[in-house]
Amino acid sequence: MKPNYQLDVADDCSRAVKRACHTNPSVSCGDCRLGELCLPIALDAQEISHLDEIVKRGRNLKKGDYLYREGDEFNSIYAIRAGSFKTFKSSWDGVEQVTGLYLPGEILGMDGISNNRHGGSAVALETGSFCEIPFHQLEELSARIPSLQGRFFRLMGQEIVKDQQMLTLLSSNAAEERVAALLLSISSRNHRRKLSPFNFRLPMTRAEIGSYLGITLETVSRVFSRLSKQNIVAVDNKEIQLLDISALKAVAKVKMGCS
Amino acid sequence: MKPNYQLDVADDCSRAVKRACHTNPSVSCGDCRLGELCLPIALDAQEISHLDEIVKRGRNLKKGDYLYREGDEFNSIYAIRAGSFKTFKSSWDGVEQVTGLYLPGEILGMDGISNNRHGGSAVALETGSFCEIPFHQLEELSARIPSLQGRFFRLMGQEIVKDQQMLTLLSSNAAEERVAALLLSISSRNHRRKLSPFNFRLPMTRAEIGSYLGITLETVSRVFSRLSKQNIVAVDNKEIQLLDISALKAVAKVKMGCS
DNA sequence: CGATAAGTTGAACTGGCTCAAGTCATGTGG
DNA sequence: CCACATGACTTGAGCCAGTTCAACTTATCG
Repeated sequence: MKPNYQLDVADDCSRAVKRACHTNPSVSCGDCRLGELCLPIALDAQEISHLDEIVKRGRNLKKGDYLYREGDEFNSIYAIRAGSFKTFKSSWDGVEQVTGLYLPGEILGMDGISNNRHGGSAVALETGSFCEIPFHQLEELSARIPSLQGRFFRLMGQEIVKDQQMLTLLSSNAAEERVAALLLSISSRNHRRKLSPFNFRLPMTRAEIGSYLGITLETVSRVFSRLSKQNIVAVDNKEIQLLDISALKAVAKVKMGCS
Repeated sequence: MKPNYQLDVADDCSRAVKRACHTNPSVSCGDCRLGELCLPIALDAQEISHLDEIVKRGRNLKKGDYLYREGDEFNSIYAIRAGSFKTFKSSWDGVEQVTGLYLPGEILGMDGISNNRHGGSAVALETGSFCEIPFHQLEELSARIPSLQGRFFRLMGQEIVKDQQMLTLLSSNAAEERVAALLLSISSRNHRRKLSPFNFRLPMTRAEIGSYLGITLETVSRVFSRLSKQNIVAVDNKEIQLLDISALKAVAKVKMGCS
């Protein structure tokens, strides 16, 4: 019924030959398998060891735990080690609006940089762990290590293009496009992590997906049903199988790129 | 009929006592009235003079001219001096999707940082001018001037929160909310520039506004008509008057903040 | 095992879209 | 400088994708 969720992380680790398992809380940036997705890209060994010194490694969280809350003072950004997280804002009437989905290797919390206050909340969607990177120390280090500065500029730039892709996705209506684009996005992000791009578990509920994509949970459900009926995907609750990627890309009109 | 458009810039300049008019092409960052909105905030006199050295000042553009095109190599970011600009992407089928509206003092082009390639195009919506800031030189300078690095991190962070606000706006449907939020956003940005927050000229056509807000141009027009009928705004083509800000905020459900 | 949350499916409703016809503004060439 | 052409805007009417409300089934977890 849910064959590869438990495997997800374990599988990941068993294949790690040179690099240590990123779920081992004591692994340093230089050894972490996620290093190639995360901050350290483009740093040399010595630079990484400087980075290592400021990173607070391997705190664990369970489903529903907050990384930070809307309005909290901004101190750190967070690199996801394992599990998945959503970011959201609570609007005036208390309705929660999902603004992002983050997977291992991705970086969270940059919404606090401009005002020293987080613009939204971040919570774990399942058991997971993360590294905390104190921003002020990162700033100081960046001033001394140009390649780190450059890397972080590029990381923030990535967040900007990601948000803008999402913007165009939400503007050009069509529920099916949005759902298809989300599936393709998760698929390619899994691929980057050396996991199957064809089978994965959705970390969000239908309601969360709907909130993220600007449609109702019922519509999400109906779209899944329709895509199943066309044999484009197989849906077993949160377990997803992509059966016909190119058909799915056609539905998505290839938005939300493959990055 | 259009009393304050021509005044817009002139008025701006006539009030400038200590700071020189930003429409004067030779004005340096230290003297520019827009400095307090633009990059130089938080820099001291000497730091500003370093910045001045790398800024290519005061090029002019007329309506429809491109600042850069989607796919162009990324070299610089651009600070708007006068006029207004839109950013957009052309989707697979050639339909143009507006992703941003930029006014004087604001900074454009950060969508290119992550891939060294612009993710969208930017064109002038009216006659205007800008400063070009070569990014590589800015990076080098940032490594030497911590307050400039910090300033630029914060600027990028601002772009992120702005995009995310837009995201939540587009998810929570309701055409009236979107239009109201846009009007309030322009209003507060004008206020920051010491222009009237109550009277302004919309720089975009109905079609562009619609594309930006994810609704059709007809719907934009109808919303304007409805808001006029309720005496919340007065609309004379592109000339807008906000008659009842608090009513407008109620319609917008106060999204897209006042920043 | 039972309670509560998550997901599916149906039916009626509706906000915004599409298509269409018209007015108004802008600017270009005679 | 006017006339006309083109693009921008408005308004109406019908339609449809997605919403809402509701009833039901299926998972999850103490």
